[in-house]
Amino acid sequence: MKFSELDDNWCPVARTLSIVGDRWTLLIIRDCFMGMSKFDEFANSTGMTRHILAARLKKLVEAGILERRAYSDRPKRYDYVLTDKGKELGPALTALKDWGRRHIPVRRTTG
Amino acid sequence: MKFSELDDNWCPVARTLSIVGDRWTLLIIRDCFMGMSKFDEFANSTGMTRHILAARLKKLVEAGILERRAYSDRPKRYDYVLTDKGKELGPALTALKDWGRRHIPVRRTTG
DNA sequence: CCAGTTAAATTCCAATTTGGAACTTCTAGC
DNA sequence: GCTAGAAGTTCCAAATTGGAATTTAACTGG
Repeated sequence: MKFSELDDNWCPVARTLSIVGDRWTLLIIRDCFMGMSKFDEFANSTGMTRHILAARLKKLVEAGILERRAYSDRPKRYDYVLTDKGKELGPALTALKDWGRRHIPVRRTTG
Repeated sequence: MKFSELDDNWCPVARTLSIVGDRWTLLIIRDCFMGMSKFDEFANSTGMTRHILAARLKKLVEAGILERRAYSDRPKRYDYVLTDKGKELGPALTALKDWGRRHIPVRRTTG
């Protein structure tokens, strides 16, 4: 069975992961919570390739988690902001953050 | 940058995802919370291949989230149970579950 | 002893996804 | 015209995943 087929699974955890459970996706959402909204901000912050970033943003917009917003006509420029649905992922991110803080100490200072 | 290099990221969300952010991993942990512990139970419940399941279980044991336990000598049989560290992922799973219940209705009855 | 069964994996190979780097488009400013 | 900034897109190699069959070890019934 493919991971992508979990979207109508009986289990709500599985359904959630079918949308936000791809590599990097939750880190984009974390960045949004930290106030970022631009393509290059996400790319630099996470370290993921622009390639994959574009695909993830598209999926998140389709899922109604992010909204693609023109912040400039001429030159046409778009950024991404959390919808209400997206903001409700806050508790999940907080739980993941708390667990990481408690159970995975940093091994070296990244700077 | 590779996803696996997030293990010593400054961000605790990233560090957490470097361990439990692979496809299927959180569904194995969900199954553990539901009382499952056997290899075939996980395989049948999630629908993932045995191949990947074996790799995930190994990583979770190395991370100290699951404990591999001999539940029978002769025939040697092992199962997997949550450690205290693993049990503390409960709040994260609950948050993901709540979000899924609220925001992703099931489209058809899976049975 | 021998065939069949159960459970936990492992192996092989094809298909899909990811990673890295360069390229495109549009516009502004010099 | 030339350069720079921002949001992607394209190409290709490398890594991961998916599916099915095989392995190992012991136990069960004949």
